[in-house]
Amino acid sequence: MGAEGQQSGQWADVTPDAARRLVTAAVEAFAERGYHATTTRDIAGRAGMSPAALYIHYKTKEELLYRISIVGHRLALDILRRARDSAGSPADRLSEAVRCFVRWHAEHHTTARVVQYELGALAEEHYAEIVALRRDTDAAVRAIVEDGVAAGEFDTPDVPGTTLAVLSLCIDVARWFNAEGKRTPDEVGELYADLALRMVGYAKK
Amino acid sequence: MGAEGQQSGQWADVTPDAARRLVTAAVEAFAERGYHATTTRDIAGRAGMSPAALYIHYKTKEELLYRISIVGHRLALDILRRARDSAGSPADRLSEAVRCFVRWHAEHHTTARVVQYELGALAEEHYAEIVALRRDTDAAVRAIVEDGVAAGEFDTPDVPGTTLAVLSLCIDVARWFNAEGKRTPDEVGELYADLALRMVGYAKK
DNA sequence: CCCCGGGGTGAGCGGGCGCTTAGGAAGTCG
DNA sequence: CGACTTCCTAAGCGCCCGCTCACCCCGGGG
Repeated sequence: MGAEGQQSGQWADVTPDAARRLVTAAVEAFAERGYHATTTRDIAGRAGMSPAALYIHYKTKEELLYRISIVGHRLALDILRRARDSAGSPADRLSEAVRCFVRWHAEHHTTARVVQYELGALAEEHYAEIVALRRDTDAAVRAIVEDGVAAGEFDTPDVPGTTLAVLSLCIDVARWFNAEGKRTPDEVGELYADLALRMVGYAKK
Repeated sequence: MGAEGQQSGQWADVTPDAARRLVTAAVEAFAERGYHATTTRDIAGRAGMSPAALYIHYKTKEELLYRISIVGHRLALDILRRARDSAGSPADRLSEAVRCFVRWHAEHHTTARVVQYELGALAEEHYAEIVALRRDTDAAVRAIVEDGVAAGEFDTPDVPGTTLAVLSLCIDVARWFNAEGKRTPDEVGELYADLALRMVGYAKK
């Protein structure tokens, strides 16, 4: 059940091999049961190692969560920034941003679940670092919406509120998306891109 | 910081007094740290009692979560059903449903957080019961959207998908809403009611 | 007056937790 | 070959968890 294909692609640059196996095992376990309900013995077991092996590669269980969180947030931020800086009208860029962001949350919903819902378990200092990344995420989307309003393409009375809502909608995909369900990540991305345009009051031609 | 005013209103019919204090203490603790990170000693302490007192009123810590979950889900379902069955056009009813549902998630965001994000910690049988309630929740909103489409008031290509998205948007309010933030529950409800109408393609007159 | 039962406590049980430590197998280089 | 490094394990420490049990306090009925 664990195997999820391209899942491992995100962690390709984690070395050595044992450290990568541990981080992917941790993602699966945290996503399934939550950080606090996951034991270090469980993570090590999934990675095919003894409990003590975890501490050769990571100082604490929390460090594993932190690494996962950082990588995931940076990836998500990259996706949104790439869309923000792409060519095309604000509508094109918002549509692209939501489509890719949602597709990532659906495809990698195990990673995304950990990234979006286990923040509270981070140590104070690590949490602060993550919060900064999340502010950048918000800023990237807001920039697109503001562009659309300035260009007269969007009719958005409350830009910060609507930005928050669009992001919230996308993030929540990680909570409900089920790989065995009837919707593919591409389909959800397409649907959500359309919904986001509706939310910002984009008038179709 | 714990005091949240009308918070306790939801638990008014829990007796005796000690059982009510325990359930409200559990809501606060679960919302703050999550079910698994909360100890029975913490719950009892917040309620001003010894750890053993908890077990006079509840068989296990999980039973507390289950009670909270049931009460919260029934309340949420009532809110949506009342809106579904109210007088007015589908647009009025969807707007009312989202406004009230969101307001509840914002006002009682501690309860809502537990209700929406700690499901996974429930025992198998309790989980199944809750899932049934959640299906009813979805059905209530979908009924309104279908009415709007049938009446030609909404332009909604994907009714189940859009229903899911509207509910997902509302539920996620419990995750990000902060009582110290700058938006009141009423304001968020108003904004979200408008966004939901946009999502279903309601043409303003 | 005593007794009784429901709400409460202090002490503590068995167990699983995060993490550590002493040491061993396998490769590599002089 | 022996010394060193890298990666790993078996065993287990100290702690705190969910939960239990023997006992206590106190208001009300005979």
